[in-house]
Amino acid sequence: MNETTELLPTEVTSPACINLQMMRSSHYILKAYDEAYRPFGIRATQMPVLGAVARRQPVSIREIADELESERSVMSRKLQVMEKSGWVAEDPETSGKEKTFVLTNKGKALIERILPVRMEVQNRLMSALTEDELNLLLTLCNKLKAVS
Amino acid sequence: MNETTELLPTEVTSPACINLQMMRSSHYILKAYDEAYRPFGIRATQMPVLGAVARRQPVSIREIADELESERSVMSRKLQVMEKSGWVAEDPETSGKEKTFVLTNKGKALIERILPVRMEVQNRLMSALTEDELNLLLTLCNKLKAVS
DNA sequence: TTGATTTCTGTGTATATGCACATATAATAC
DNA sequence: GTATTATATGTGCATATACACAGAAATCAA
Repeated sequence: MNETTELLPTEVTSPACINLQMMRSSHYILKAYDEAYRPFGIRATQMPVLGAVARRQPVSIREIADELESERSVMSRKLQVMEKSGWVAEDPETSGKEKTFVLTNKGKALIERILPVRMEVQNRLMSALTEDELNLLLTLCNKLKAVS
Repeated sequence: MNETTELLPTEVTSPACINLQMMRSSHYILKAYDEAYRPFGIRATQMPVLGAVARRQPVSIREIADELESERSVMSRKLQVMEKSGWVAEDPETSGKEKTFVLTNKGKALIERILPVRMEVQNRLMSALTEDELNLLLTLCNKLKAVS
């Protein structure tokens, strides 16, 4: 152990850091969904967007970004990609400064086909936790968000 | 509420989904560190790498990737960026198929300057949780990782 | 109505992430 | 010792993420 190592508190340098652990868990969760979704050609990060469009169509980029708490320009480009994939489309009715999107038939079909797969992964993950643990985890996540 | 909406279970479409919540919390935590680190020119995702190099130098790309549980080629490119920033350097002693990195004086100086800032953020985040909650959160993260 | 401000979006740039493929080196089998 | 296999890295490509800047459209104030 050298001088610099001694300068570094355990939390910075070791896998024990709670922040690293949270990010790592999220990372693996995302990976689990990504693997399950691969045959469908959609990424795990795109599914919430597809759901948001399905529920709120026609919906603007801004609205989706706000609902999913993501950055606007990121959402703008994600929707471009998803439009290329044919799951969403620009609402022809759109006018003015807003650009709104709607779900396509292809997007709707994807949702119907992918839902069982999604539930499988969801159930597998949730089976690791009791009902109480689930609620607690949610609470702790929110507490951390509140001070971030 | 249209047909497609009815097809979508709450967990897919609403912010109540535990997976989404975890990723969101991680996202905000990362953002908190990123903002605090901005004056130093380093990103939050680079700090664990800097720490790993500091603790294990000289260390190969593979070793760092394994320790931080990240993808090898990603780590390869991160180290290229961090080398350009001058915080790490290729170990001149390296030979053979491995490429190893060491901490530079600039990297060491950065660690010393940034540690207090890191602790501030860390303390702020941790102040949201009790000791028990902290341990529990860690446990739950590991349980989720185990089934991912 | 006109000018200032706010709102919505696009784009440039840099980094991050993941996967597939290619290459080089080391280790192992025979 | 040579052929095979395993290991370490690089690179191409697509997407994701974040921030800064720019332009267009709507809103508001005077």
